[in-house]
Amino acid sequence: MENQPSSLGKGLRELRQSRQWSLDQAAAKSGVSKAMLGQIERGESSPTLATLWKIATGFQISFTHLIRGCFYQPNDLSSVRPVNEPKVTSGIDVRVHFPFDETVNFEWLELHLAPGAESHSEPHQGGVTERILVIEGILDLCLSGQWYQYSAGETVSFNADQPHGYRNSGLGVLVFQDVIHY
Amino acid sequence: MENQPSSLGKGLRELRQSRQWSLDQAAAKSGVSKAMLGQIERGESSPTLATLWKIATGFQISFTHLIRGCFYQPNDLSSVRPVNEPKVTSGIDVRVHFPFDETVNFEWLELHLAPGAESHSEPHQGGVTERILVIEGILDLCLSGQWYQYSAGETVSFNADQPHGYRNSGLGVLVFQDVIHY
DNA sequence: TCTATTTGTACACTATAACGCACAATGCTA
DNA sequence: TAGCATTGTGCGTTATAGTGTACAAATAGA
Repeated sequence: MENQPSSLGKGLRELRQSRQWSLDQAAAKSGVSKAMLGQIERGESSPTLATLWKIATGFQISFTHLIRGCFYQPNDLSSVRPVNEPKVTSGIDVRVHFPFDETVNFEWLELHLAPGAESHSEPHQGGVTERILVIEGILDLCLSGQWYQYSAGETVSFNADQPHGYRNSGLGVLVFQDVIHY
Repeated sequence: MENQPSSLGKGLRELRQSRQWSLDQAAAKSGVSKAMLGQIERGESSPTLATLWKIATGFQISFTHLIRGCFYQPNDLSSVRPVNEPKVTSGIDVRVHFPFDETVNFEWLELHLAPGAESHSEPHQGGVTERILVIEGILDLCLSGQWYQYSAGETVSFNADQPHGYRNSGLGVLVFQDVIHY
């Protein structure tokens, strides 16, 4: 039971907990026994493809994201790329569509901020740029202390080697795509 | 042994044959027995994640694409400017969120395909890669003559220096984000 | 043609996934 | 506090993944 993506168990547990599901509830939703789900989360067993499929459909997430364990907190991104992750408050969900890739030097994230949620990031290292497309809601973007506002369908790019932050001051959820180039 | 991606076995056999590897050779490369590889190809067994990982590393392909039966060779990346844009037919709307930028070597497009719309692209020059996030609808993606299907929320990356095309065979509009790196 | 080698499949055996169930620990309520 | 429900883990059992091996069929070479 070695040589497999190490993110599965950890990511699955975090996903389940983010939903506030017990193992029992997750078992009911996925059709996989809670004992097996527990084994997977603890890395004690390597699930078959059929079992993985059940889990992905039960949690209603894409198969790819299940394997990548993408539903994890931004403070877990430090193993993938440079330091200085956004300070996270509750109400923020980060999905990694494409993790950092040395061949292209960028990663592609999707962020969901609940109303009132706010996240600030220390400056990235020099030369890092972000390109954002707002999908839904109103994005308040803070660059070096100055706030700007963007609506769904609007884009913005900025140098990320400055203090920056995101905030959802609207009434609904804020969703945006964020391609970060290093 | 149901409820799993049906493309695995077929795709694995085709990949192996495209390499002109016997089961024996594939077994030696991957560390998975030839009997098991045969079972997988014939759909008689649902491999564990560890076994899938062995296969992916032995064949030197992306894990995700092993599952999807979507195979491409990571060719040499050479930095060449974009030349060929997709051949556009009616029913297709291309929005450029971020045009090509030499500092990051990619562009970010958003494509809308009406039901029935189809678009084919000549191979880009060597080394061009595309990363796609399906926002809405069902994306049929054609790579070197083989069609694959992706739902909203799913992602796919592929080498664009091969003939490729997009099609919306669904009933509603298809929307996807396309980051093309040169 | 014949012989040797290779190939993919079937089968018996071993290892482990996946399950149901029991239970200790925890949390909640009266 | 006691009693009950929930939760996650461990364990024994069942099912199946994964293996090594034999073998028929196919292929390669003389």
